[in-house]
Amino acid sequence: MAKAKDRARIDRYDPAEIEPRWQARWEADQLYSARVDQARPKFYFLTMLPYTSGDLHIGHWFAMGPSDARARYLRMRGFNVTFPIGFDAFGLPAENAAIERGIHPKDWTYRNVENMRRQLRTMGAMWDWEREAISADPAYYRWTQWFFLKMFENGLAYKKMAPVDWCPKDNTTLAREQVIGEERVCERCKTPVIKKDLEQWFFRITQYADELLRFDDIDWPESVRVLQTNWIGRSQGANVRFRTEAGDPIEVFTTRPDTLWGATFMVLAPEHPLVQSLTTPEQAAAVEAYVQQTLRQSDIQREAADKEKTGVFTGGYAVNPVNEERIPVWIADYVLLSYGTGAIMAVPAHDQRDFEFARRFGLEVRPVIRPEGTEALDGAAMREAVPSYGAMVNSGPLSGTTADRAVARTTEYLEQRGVGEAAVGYRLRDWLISRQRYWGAPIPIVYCPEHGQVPVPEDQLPVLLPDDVEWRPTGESPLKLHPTWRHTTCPICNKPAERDTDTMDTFMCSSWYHLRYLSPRNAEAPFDPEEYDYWMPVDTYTGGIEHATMHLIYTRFFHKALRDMGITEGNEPMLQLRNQGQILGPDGQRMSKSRGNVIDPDEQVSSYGADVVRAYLMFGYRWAEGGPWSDDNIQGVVRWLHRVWSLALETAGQERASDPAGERALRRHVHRIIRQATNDLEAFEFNTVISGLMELTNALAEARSSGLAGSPEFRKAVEVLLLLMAPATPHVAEELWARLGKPYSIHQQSWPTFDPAALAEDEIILVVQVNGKVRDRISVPADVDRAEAERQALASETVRKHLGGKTPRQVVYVPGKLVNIVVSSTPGSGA
RNA sequence: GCCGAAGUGGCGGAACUGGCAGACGCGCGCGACUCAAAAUCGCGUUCCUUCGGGAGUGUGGGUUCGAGUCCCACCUUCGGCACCA
Repeated sequence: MAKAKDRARIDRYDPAEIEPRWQARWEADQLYSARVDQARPKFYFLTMLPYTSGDLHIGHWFAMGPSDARARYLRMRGFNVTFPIGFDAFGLPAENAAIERGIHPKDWTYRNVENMRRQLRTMGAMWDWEREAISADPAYYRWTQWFFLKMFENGLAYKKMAPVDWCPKDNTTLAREQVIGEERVCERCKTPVIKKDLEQWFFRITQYADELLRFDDIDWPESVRVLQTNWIGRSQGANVRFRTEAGDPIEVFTTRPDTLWGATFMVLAPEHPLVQSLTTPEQAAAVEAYVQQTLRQSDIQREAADKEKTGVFTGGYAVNPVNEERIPVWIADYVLLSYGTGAIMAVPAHDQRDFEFARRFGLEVRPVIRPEGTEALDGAAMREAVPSYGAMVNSGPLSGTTADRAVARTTEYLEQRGVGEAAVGYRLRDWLISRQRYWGAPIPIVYCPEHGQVPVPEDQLPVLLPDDVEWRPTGESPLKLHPTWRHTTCPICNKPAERDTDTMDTFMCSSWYHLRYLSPRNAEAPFDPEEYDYWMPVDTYTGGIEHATMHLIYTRFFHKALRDMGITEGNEPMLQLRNQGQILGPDGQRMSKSRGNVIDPDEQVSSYGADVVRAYLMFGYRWAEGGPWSDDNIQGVVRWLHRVWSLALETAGQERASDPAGERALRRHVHRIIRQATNDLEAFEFNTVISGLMELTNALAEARSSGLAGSPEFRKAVEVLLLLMAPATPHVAEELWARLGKPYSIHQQSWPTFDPAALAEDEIILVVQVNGKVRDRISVPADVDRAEAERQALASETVRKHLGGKTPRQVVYVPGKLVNIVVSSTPGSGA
């Protein structure tokens, strides 16, 4: 009695028992530790490192579980695969959480790291924990600072004034997420937020803009390449130097130099340095009020093309260098200081935004382009701008220039007269890396009254973040407030000097973490060159599409800049990129603690086991799409694994004489699924990997009920099923593999290969259509020829009925697929 | 607003280069097993139907022998927009 009960317990699929056991065994055996091995082909599989926000949510599993499955698959294919993990640990949320809970950001962060490590281990992923790196460790950020110094040494880091969102009451910089609503108020005190100029560090990413537009060497999704291309926003045109009546130059960038004679006014960004000198006393109050109003808006609000145009006349005038015409200068929020030169020549006849502005304020609309085949435009009567190219008219000496030469000829004309030249403009701005915050890597620069900006010598790195700091909001940068920290001596003259009290953007940490994974404990260098030579570049990189324009541009820039310094090799850090979508909360909204819709993977794992959760996330969603969390379908995966469990174990001891026809059919099925699983894993189509495995399971169940269990082909099929399952459901596959007496470990076996010969069929089904509608299906020999296929199709009873005695006008034959008999030119009327 | 992606049964989703729409699951219905229930197993399940068939992949057009797939216009949802990461 006790014995039977015992066996019943053991024989039931019990993930809670088998999963921790195998995880411990794999770790003890260092099964997934990947070391440099010149004899084997390497594969660097990287998945975006998680932020130490506290708890993993199910979205992390969605990102990492399928990635792990694919990394495991590649390992079975014979690659020496490294699949490292680490933590992005600096950043604003640590400070926010610290303020809310009165806990130090460092303690909060490292407590979270502990918890996340524990959670990650339950996934049974093949992480190589020896490569773990945490960006907030001094041993890590030492090298983040070192890279800053390299950028500085190589002229890629510089300081300039730039606006930040600023709360005038708290006297502090605000992040975008701390500015609330259309009204743009401070999240803490609800005070209206303004822009404030601070001197900040930038990296010259624009120097690499053209190279960043080239994607020849990399297999990245089209959507990401397009997003990056648009983000960089290269446009070709000309710089034109207008001047104020006082003689100050106002440079503008335009993509349409050919419309220069149509400039009837100029618009400056309200923050433009010349606004003050241009403004006349009568306009001063209106201009000042408008500037203040603009400072309260975000760039997105300012650029929105659908809102009503606003602006104010400065009272000043500029002179158009090609015709010496005096035109009024306005300010308007739709001109941004951060794009181009912060000033535009307005050509309302040929630019829609300028047109709307001109109509709103009664400014002249003067057409200077006549598109081919159209009447001459009448500025007063126009209802919208005409942005097309055309022959130049009303353009002084250049009138009559044809569309194909207009831009080039105007540019030459500008160059000859020394008032402009061909130029390329980018939407991309240099990368602002200064943050007025505590929880980040300090910028390793010292300000000496005598020597100015002095880099901290490399042997003095890291510049440690002090622990004893007031990180609550006080109105000042926390490091500035520390009694002693910023006081130091100049590395050159040894006289008193001050440290930079800003820290670096966390995107800086994540721009090179893939290099630190190579040798996380190296104290001599950011990474070990031998490891670099073997592992880099990253072969597959997975992560969310939301990183398309920031992290994924920054890390490419970083790599290219380091390449030019001789630190890295090759043009790109990551060869293949694939993006997964997001798992939303059950309410269809993005998961967040404040919404209370976060799905905790721990609960799912304790209810169902890691294998079920992994397989369910692969099966239930399109990986590239994601979607709202729901566990409605998870029972299907639970049932599937139970079925595999009993199928494998109940048939284990059986022996049976062969049944050639049944076995051939089973073998055909097995090889079809091998092909499908292989192709789908290659293509990151994880849902059909699992559905294929379910189909194979169903085929095995059917084979068992038709008495095939125990036959050689059946046993082979069970083995193949387990091998194909190993990447997705590593624990149950390992357990059943062991119970079938196979050698440890299933994860060290080769991936099954597919035999095309096994798929050959004698008979195929041809679809027969009449006028494109399916009317019958006929079984024909696989090698049937056209004449025979048509003959059999026309012989079909239902087909004859639908032909209604008419003679076929056309017969379309697609070998192996269908015969379509067309009797009428009007679709459907033949029926 | 701009850039990008996606819209297919009651639900998640499948459909290689234009060729059987709805694979695989969930849910639901019926049946078997059971005293009963759960679990499990089997069968069915896009909608309408006068049982001949007809309609059907966000909406409206178009190309084609044939369109979920290609083209044009539109609608809705999601992601990003430079200090969340």
